[in-house]
Amino acid sequence: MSPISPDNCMFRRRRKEARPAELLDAALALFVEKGFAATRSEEVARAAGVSKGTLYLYFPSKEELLKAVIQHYIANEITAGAQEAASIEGSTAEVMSQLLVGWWGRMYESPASGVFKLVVTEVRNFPEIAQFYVERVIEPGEALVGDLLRRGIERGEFAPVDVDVAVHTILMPLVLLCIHKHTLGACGSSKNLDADPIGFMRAHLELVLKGLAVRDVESAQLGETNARRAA
Amino acid sequence: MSPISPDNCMFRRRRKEARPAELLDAALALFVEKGFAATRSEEVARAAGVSKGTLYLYFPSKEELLKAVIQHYIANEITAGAQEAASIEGSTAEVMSQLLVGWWGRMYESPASGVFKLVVTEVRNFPEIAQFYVERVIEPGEALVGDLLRRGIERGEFAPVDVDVAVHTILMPLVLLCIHKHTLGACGSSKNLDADPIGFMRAHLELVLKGLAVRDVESAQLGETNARRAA
Amino acid sequence: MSPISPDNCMFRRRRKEARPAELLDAALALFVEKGFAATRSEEVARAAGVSKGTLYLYFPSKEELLKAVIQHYIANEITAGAQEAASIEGSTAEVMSQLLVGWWGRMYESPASGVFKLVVTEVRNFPEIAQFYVERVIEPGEALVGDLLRRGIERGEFAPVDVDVAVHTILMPLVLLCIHKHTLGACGSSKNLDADPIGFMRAHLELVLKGLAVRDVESAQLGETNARRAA
Amino acid sequence: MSPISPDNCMFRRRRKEARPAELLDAALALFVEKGFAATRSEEVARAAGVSKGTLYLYFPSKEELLKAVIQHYIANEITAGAQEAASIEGSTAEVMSQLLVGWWGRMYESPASGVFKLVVTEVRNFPEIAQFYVERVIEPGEALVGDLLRRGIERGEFAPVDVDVAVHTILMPLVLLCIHKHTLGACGSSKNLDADPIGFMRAHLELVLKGLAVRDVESAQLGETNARRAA
DNA sequence: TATGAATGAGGTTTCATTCAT
DNA sequence: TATGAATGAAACCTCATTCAT
Repeated sequence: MSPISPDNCMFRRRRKEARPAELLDAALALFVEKGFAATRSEEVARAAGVSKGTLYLYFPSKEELLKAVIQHYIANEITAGAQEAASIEGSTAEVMSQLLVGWWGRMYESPASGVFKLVVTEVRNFPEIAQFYVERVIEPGEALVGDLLRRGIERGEFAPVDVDVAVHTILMPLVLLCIHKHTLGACGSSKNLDADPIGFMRAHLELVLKGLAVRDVESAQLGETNARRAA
Repeated sequence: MSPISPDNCMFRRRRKEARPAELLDAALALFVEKGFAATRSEEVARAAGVSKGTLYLYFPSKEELLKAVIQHYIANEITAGAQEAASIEGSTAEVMSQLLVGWWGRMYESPASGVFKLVVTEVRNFPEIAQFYVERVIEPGEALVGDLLRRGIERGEFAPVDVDVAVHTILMPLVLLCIHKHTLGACGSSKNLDADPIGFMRAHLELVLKGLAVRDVESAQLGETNARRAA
Repeated sequence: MSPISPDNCMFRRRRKEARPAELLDAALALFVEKGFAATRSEEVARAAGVSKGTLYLYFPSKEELLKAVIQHYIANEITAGAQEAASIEGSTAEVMSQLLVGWWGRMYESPASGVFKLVVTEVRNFPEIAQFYVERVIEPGEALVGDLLRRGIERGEFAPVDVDVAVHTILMPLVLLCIHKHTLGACGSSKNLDADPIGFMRAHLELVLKGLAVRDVESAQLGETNARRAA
Repeated sequence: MSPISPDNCMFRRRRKEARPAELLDAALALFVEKGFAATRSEEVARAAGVSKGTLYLYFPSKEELLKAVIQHYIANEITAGAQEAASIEGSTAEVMSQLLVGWWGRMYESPASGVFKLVVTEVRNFPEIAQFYVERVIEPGEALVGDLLRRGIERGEFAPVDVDVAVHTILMPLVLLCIHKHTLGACGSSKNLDADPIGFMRAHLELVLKGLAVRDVESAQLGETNARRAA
């Protein structure tokens, strides 16, 4: 009835290309908010501005939509940023701080942070998620921080601690912060955590780095010893 | 006139009294494994060795069963142990270590540890859970560790760090360890975390306590300064 | 544990014999109030002061209980009174009035009046009820009033109307009055009907009898004619 | 671009628009036949030629379906016809006769007559029904007949009877006739009532109107007296 | 007899998915 | 492509009935 102008065509094509992303955005938000099982697929469609049937033109089932959501946000928002962060200059402690506060802070603020809750919630019902999450998030994340720690120890900047333990001491609070944001934090139980998450990250890292720091005079000797051990 | 022997009476009564606990055990296991929505109420009943209808003699709805599960395990297994742990002797670091490694370690091993996953998974759908969890777990837990930290700082054992941050740096990995056990840990992705959780707790605490420790000579002065500040 | 005194024995025996009647009372009240399907058999038992199981010692099923209720009240309260009323003296109009206002009025006030609603409600689900109701209520009731009408017509007291129609014109409002009492009348919609049902019965009969009455002078002739016709 | 022909569109739309009425028809028939509680919602759907789920696209619950049935048939079949009947010419007795025999007779023949049984059966479980029934059926019905009676009395056509009583004497048999049709009448107990309901209505009205008629000579005087009283 | 814990068939309602338009 | 009406499997919950005590 309305004459199809080129503009409309382009608009429609652009919409059409944007559809999957809009559906993924809607799905992430709803799956994180209500859980996968409690979210009706029609809700996802409506939130993305399309009808029930259209959802199934892009994703063959609700389950596949869930997997696509997790893979999409892990690939695009969560791990993608880490690479760029790997080329930071400065002392190991400074690099660590910039890496985590910068990269993780951006992720915390984005809806992608909900993926951590989503994985916790759904991984036992869809174990394929586990593999992807481990390969794409856990292993690279631990490698990134672990390598930095090992570098610091080699250079005598850090004491020769158990790297695996330190990696977890550093990262677990950051992961739980993301989970908290989408669970208790979304229930009105406002703690200082929600008020200043970046401040918490910085202070948390500072505390752990202090535990990692070598003591005054020992520094020089330790550096050598550590480097020798590592070899 | 009535041939009811005491044994029979007791048998029946004992079953009736044991039922709620049996149902709660079954429900905890299944809700943690599959999530609340994906667990059929008949599954819970069968796992407890009774029929569908019997479940509803003890709990008025699946939703009330969920709340009862969370309240039961928080009241009985999670917070209950903390009191006994509060009377440990020794240096603040030793008390902290015994408290967390002992109490939390036992809880980690018990099925009750699944409650942490359950709260993460369901709190947004049942916000009443949030209040109970905050009142019974978060606030007492943070108070317990926070008081110990303040005591250590006052006595000059610890450096004058931000107590709120330190509390989270200490506890969050322990909480996430419990969540991990029932998510990725239950999907066959066996990492060293699952292999020796108590070992991890000990090493994690050691690392953080090192960050908290005052340096050699400063010790005496700092102790005084901290005590003065606290006053 | 308590020594069984003769009194207790008698008390118990008396209770035992009263049980069926108590159960029928409770069942009538609840079936009329909520309908057969919507009344739980446990409710009936509790209202009669016994437990669920005991009900089944006296009635083999809920359905048999319904039939017993209808048969019991029809036999005892509804049709029983009609016989005694059949020996009233006076003009046919006076007999009719005493019969209906007296007998029906007592029935209206008793819980047995609920049976009319019960029959309306349940007869299509349990067609055996129909047979009993027709045999024990409709046919005797119509015969009673019909015979009176025929007697009045023979004697020249009433005009030679269609007896079947007049029977219904007389009785139907009385039946519907009983039904009304247990339907709209029990919903707070208080009309003058509920306020003075006996008054309504009396006025209603008066109106119909006026329609039946022969006009002044015609009276004598008509009496003869009618008697001849009837023969 | 879209090959949707108007016919197809219309077919779909026509089905969708017809569905509620088809479901209401089916629901009325089944609720009247078996009672609300004893009718499974799937039976209603099947009787309307759709599946269980489709019923819930049009009515949010079985209870709402019941209310919709009652409101629909009261609004459309029962009270609607009364207006047209209100413009009949002739003596008050003739108007009354045409009104009731015509309008009520049509209603008696239609399935809508089942609503009277339905209201009796369900009003105590769903008291909202009472209000609607009183407002839409009882009050207008009584007003209609009551006004006619008052007109007849004023004009000296009728004796100055108690109008409320006469209204009930006239209407109650008609209501009970409808109820009878769907209760005993549907159980094979065929009485002359079912054989010729219109004939019964006519004869019943004739009898009551005879009771209302003023006697020969009194007529003129009474007319004046009544008119004066009414003023 | 009397009890009430236990059962499981059966009913209501939801929702992922399909398909005619 | 896009829609949304329709489906029916599956989940929650109820309650008549049984039976061990």
